[in-house]
Amino acid sequence: MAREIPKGYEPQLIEQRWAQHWVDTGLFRAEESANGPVFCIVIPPPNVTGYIHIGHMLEHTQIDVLTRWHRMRGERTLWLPGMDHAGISTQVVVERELAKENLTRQQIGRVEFEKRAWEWKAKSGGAIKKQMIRLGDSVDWSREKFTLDPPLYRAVLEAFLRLYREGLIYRGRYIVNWCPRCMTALSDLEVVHDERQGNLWYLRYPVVGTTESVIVATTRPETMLGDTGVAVHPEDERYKHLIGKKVLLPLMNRQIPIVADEAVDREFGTGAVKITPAHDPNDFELGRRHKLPEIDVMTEDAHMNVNAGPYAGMDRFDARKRIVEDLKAQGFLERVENHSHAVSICDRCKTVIEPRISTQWFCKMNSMAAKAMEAVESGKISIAPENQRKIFLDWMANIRDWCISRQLWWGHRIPIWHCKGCSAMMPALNSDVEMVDGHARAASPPKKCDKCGGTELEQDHDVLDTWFSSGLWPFSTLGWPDETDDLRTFYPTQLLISGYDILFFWDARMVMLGLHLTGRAPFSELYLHSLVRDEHGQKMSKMRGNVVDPLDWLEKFGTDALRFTLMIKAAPGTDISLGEESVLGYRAFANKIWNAARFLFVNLEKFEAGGDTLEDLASRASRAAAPHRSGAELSLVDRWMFSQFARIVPRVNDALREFRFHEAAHEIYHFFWGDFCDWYIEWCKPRLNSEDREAARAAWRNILSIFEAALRLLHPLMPFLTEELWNQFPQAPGARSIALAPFPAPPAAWIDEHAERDMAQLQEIIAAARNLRAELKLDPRKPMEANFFAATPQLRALIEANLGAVKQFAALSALNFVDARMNAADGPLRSTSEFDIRIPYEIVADIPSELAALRKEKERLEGIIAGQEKQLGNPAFSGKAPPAVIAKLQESLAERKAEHAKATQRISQLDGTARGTSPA
RNA sequence: GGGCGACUAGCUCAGUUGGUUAGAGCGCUCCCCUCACACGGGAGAGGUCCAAGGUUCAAGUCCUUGGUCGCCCACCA
Repeated sequence: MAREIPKGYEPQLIEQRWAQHWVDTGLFRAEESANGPVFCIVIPPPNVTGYIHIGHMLEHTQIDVLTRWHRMRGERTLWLPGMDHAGISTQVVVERELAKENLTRQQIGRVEFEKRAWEWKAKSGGAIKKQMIRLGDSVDWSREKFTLDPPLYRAVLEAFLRLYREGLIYRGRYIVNWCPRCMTALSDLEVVHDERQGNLWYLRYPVVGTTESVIVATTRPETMLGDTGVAVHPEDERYKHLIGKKVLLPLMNRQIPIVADEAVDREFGTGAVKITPAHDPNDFELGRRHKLPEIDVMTEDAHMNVNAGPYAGMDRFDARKRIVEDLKAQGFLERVENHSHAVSICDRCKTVIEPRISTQWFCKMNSMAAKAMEAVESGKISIAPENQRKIFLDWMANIRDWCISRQLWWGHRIPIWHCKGCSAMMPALNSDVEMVDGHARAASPPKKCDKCGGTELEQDHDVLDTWFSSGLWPFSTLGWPDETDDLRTFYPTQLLISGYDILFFWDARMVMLGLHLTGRAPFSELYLHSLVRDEHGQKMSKMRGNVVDPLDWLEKFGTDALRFTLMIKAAPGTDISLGEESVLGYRAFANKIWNAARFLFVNLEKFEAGGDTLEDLASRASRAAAPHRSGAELSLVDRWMFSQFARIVPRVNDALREFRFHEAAHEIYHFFWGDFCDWYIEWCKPRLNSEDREAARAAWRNILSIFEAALRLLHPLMPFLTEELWNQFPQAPGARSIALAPFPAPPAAWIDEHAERDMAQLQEIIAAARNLRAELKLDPRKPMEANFFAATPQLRALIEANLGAVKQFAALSALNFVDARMNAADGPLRSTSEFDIRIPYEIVADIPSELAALRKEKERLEGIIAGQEKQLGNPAFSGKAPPAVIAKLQESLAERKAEHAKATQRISQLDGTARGTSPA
């Protein structure tokens, strides 16, 4: 057969090809009608406006690793892809595009605007899909979804109508977070706080009918135009006598009452607060308690309105300056202090939020939150890492109603109609959707007003918060509210992986809406992944200029290398620092595997020339039988290799089960590079080319079988490389891809402690010999003899049985056994309680530096010995510590003492040399 | 104002339930271009685990306090 293994590993040549192949052959299509265990995970839908950034890559890689792992373990596996319409983000982007043509959305109107947004979606969404394919995401593209697709639109309407009928969705006039740039209400979560240096202005309000004044402190003097009261604490002696009186509001010359309220903090400012119910959430509550008027002094875009009298038309910040000047001029500004405080800003556009009274739609959260908490507390949903669970529960416990309406044009329009005659509200008759211009919308408006019978009805102009539709994602994507095959098979899903930054936005809402609407938790496990930072742990940002474009790095290092890097750094609970150097390191790992394969296949060709074929050697039958436990075929190193493999696979499984991706990656890395390449391949080389055809054949069978299995073990982490190499093996008829091959499950019987012990012993001896050679600065090309003392006959037999390998690895021409322990005074020697090894080579050693090193070593040993003797001598220790611990310590002490004795001996010998005595 | 996380080798980080001499990758030093791989092989150097107390026979690991940095939540004008 033709095997093409180019000399260098070039990911660019193979990755694109396989990525496309996987998509073209529909490899990851999940079967909805078969039986057996199911694994389903839904993608956190990327915003259509976005592009794939390195954080997505981490998220997708983690999901993909687990997805591929489950799939290989024989589960019916579905990773469901899709995208989010991302209401406000998309609207901002499209508006920005319009601005380039000097247009606003108001100028082109709602219909045209939506058209533009759809165009943008097509372009941007296509790019994201391409990128995901490039990452190797093993998603089922036949099930791709978008939050504005008709079936998902219908799910949104259904959810809204149910909650509306249940009274959980209501409309009301309250103070909300208002972004004057986006011109929409926002939920609490979409507001971020920025600590800023500002001022605290002390304003003097004269008390009517007295000569007294009340001083109030404020960070926002412009709102004083809308003041409708002043509040003090009822117990505050300073103000008790003024409660019920009125003050004259400066500039506006309006009389407003002084009220008493427990919410007032006597310690802050002057203990008296101005109340602006229309522009401050606290004041809003307070104002309603005391039935104070609500005077809105601003427009939607944060300019002063007619209620602001002479300041009407001014921008809010200009007005602030003017008002302060005017107050000062009129003697109402008492003083100004520096004051740092948190300013609310729009998460999306960073504009300062203006609290604003408006009519919005809200969703009651208490009952749903209680169910969500119960699900987490009872373990129906597990959350990892552990500390996120508490954060989740705390948030649920303090939840507030959710403002779900947005004054945007891009999204699911609220399915409520208002009667133009009597302004009664009527919901859509059902959740059906119809297509208009190719896009979905509510299809069943009420025909006439329930109240007045009027027929002039108009649909509510607002759309729903994007997160309302994302909150339905795990079931809306599977067909809900219909009982589809997909919903039956794949819902509830098994797992959700998301960034901890959207725990409240998305994960929490899915849990609540899922429990309420479907009666089941939408997923049973939730894993919150970390954030990716730059190589110095700094947050990536455009301003810092340290943003990594994953596609860039994909081209440079290969997808597999970047995936592996992300995984080996992905310890749960801590953010990841990512630099080019580390990616380079794991590209080297990919290259290493590539070259191991190259070695095998190139040499195999020579072997095949002798009549054997790869098909014979690696046929499924012989692989299933591997390792060949029929004595002769299994040498020590084979038993050791298979034993290592049998140990590592369960460790990888455990690690993946618990989201310890870094551990899984580490295990595989060290197995492949250390055990397999450095030891096993090297050890096998002579046998693979052995004259003994049968021995060679056995060696080939074993090495090919372990290599092929190791490729399958690595596949979830490095899908492209492993697919490429795996396909060089002859496959069973119908085998389509390594992605569908079984994940390795070596029997526990492969574990061979005896072989492990023997191998460790040999490795230690080889290391000792190499260490000696290096220290004596011997020419590595020149074979040397060594003298060897074995403390036990077993050890001697072990070495004799593996003499060839020991000589090969230690670059020795001969190993001469001696019958007595050797003397350290005769020169450098390596020894343990089990053996001594020496290279009898007379050299002019660097005596002073050897002496220095020895003395340092001696000192170190003395410290350890003293410590251990002390501990062993402590009756409390020998009385309470487990015997195994004591035995270990005693053993260690004995060895340490032996080392110390030898060091001492060598020192005195070298000392003699240094003083002029001939060493030989 | 609450809460969380981090502090371990020059850098970036691992370190499961407390138990021999604390690990990895990169970097560094020395040697080797040995016919799979110099994206390689071999041998090394390098750490009072932020500080101070405490619990324990035994602490990087558990407790307390403090320090530095970062993050989240919060309606103190």
